Amino acid sequence: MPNPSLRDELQALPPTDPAVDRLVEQIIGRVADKWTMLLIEILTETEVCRFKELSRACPGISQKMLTQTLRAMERDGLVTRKVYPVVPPKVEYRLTELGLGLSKAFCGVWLWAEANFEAIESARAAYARDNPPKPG
Amino acid sequence: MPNPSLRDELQALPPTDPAVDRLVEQIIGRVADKWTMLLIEILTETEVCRFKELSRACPGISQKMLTQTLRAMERDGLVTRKVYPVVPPKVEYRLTELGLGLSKAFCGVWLWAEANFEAIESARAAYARDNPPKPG
DNA sequence: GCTCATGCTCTCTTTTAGGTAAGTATAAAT
DNA sequence: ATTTATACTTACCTAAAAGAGAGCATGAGC
Repeated sequence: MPNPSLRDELQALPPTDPAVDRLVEQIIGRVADKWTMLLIEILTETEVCRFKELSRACPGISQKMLTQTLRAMERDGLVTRKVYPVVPPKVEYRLTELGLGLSKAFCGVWLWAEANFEAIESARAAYARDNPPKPG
Repeated sequence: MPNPSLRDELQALPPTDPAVDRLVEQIIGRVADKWTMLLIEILTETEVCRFKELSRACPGISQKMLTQTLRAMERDGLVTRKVYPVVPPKVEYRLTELGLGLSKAFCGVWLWAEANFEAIESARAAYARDNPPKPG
């Protein structure tokens, strides 16, 4: 067993009751989504952003998805939304402490992905080799 | 600024080239999904699991989703799939080193969720209070 | 010879996600 | 008077995801 510490660590956690478990799973389901992750990364790097900046920094996202994701993040207390009553509109987004905490927690996943994308690519190649796409 | 270290840390990372960035984003998009996360957690705790056990441990997942998610994980090199040629069928799943690495990386997010679910709940309550559901 | 068990696969249907495009408000610039 | 800019909101539509349920293979047990 090459890495026993993690398993031990997880099993040493307080015996979470099922209700909390379900809630935590739900939160992870909510938060572990592509755009949320990207926005958190952008906001971590840039600290404060207007809507258009986020849209530019997040290539491929539609206005609708951006609004939607930001709203969900605001609802969950991950970002604050500051509206200036000017014309044209100006709105600033920034991470809350909670959001920054998630960012920090997620940092490990980014680092993992950066460190291991080659391994994943070669695993995919191997899988494709061993499992021919369309067996006659 | 209460937590400058993370921003500094991120900005100190090697200037990743855009192609790698896109790949990493894609991997995160692929891997940051509810069922994958759950299965990784279960497999981290149980080490080796049959299909039915996973299905039982993962309440709410349909057979189809389970198969599908496991296949994707296998393709990405996160789990191994060992088939015993017996009747009725027996298949064992376990995490690879790569999968265990992701598990470890994701552990931070689980801990964050467990530590902060109350904050999220109250943020939601506050949001609901300040933004009435259906204004006349 | 019937049933059960497991780990799928296939089909069908419903649900959801997400894209596009248009509309809104209004002050400042042309 | 018209255009521009920003940050949305709404309506509509399509494609993808996910759920339900049946089918399959086959040896063991009754």
